[in-house]
Amino acid sequence: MNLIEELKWRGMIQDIMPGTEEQLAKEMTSGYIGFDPTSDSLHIGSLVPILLLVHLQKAGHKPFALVGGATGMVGDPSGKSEERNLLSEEVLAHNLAGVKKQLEKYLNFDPSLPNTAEMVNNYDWFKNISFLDFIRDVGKHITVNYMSAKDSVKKRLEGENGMSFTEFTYQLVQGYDFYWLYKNKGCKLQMGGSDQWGNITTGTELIRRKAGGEAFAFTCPLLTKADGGKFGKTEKGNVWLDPEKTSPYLFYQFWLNAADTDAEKWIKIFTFLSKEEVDQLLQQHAAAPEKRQLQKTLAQAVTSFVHGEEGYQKALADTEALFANQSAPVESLTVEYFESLQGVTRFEISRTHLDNKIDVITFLAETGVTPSKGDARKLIQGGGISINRKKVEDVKMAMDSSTLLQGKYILVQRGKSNHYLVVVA
RNA sequence: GGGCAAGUAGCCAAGUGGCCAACGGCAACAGACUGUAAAUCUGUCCUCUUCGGAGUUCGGUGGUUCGAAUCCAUCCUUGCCCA
Repeated sequence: MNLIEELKWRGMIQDIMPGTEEQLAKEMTSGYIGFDPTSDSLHIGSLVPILLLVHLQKAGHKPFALVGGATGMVGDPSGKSEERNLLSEEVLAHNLAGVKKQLEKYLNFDPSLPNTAEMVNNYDWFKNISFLDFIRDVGKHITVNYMSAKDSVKKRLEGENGMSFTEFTYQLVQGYDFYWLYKNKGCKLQMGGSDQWGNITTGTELIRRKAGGEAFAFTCPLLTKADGGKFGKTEKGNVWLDPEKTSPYLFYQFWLNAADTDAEKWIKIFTFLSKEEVDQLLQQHAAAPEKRQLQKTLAQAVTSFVHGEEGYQKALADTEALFANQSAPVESLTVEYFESLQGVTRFEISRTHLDNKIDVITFLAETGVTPSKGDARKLIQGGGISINRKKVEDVKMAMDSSTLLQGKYILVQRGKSNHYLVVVA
């Protein structure tokens, strides 16, 4: 299977420019993907483009990871119905550093490789271009008619919010990236999410008109969830790649909780399992879906890819500790058990507080498990709170030191799968 | 600069003087069912609450009125059209 066949099978190709497959078969090809520094960490939505680069490199081609120091200053209108706020330069610099650091983890930057990965920042070539240079050298090659025909622009022109000149220009800026990389790095391929198709084709167009060259591209479909929700969001917000922002445990849980239909797609996209292995897994899953072997394999693969084997082992240990022995008497839990719960959110409470007796509602609000007393009450009334694995039935339930396990811990559950550990400070 | 239209809770979107903390939908959270799924049904969903209530909202500011998201003035923002 060649790279394109492979990616097609994995469901990772949405649009592809004619001739791309031939180009990849012909020679070692350099390809790039841009990453926006909209935050100081990438989230799992960016994992797909990262994986495209990894696949590219595995297939013997040379990946470029571009961080958008320049494009980040403009703001990509693709998929946005409203004008975006500009990021300040400090925030941008901070985000850039964070994103760069993460990208470095996933590609092979070993300089001895002929197809070693390279990181570039488009600010490096934009910082010295003046506005007049740009509109004379670049803008002249592309008509406004062409630019306006792009979906990202058309939608905004038809929509209610209009579009600033700045965002309108975005595709030219990104298009110039491709041109620059083509000229200076011999880069002939751009990849990205399907929302990038318009920006990408402006790039290939620019290469054709300005350099008389031919460049190629393909995009991957944007991920959605079976229930229509946004991919990569949980009640706690984005699922980040940064373990400080999303603990490996929660990261693992995200994948483990994937709906069947999602998991069937994601296993191909987010793991490197072969077609045979995937087929076998899908069969197993169809035969015994309650074992959730599919989700477990998915979660295992992605977690160890992102957080390493160690991160995965910790996440798995926590998961087993929290979910496997639900019926075990809480008194049997050891100090080691509590201390080993790495990924679980911890809260503190002072001992004097407990000694004076405290009702559950105050307890939940003060520790921070719930944002307010009203919320605590509502959750309890709805049957959503368990303490030390026992559902709280009475809103007025009192708590004191005798509630503590091992003289120090209180295990709190909100709902079925949100665990918190309250520790006496 | 002129004319027209619009700005309501995370999003979409009703409401056009009191019955409005504001219909409905989406998203979200919790419960039941289950496989820590999906689908479905139920509850919650501005903030705080001693669950009786209390407080702050409908672009901003002033005003009319016993009473305004709803009327008036003015300003801001956005779109469309004209110059």
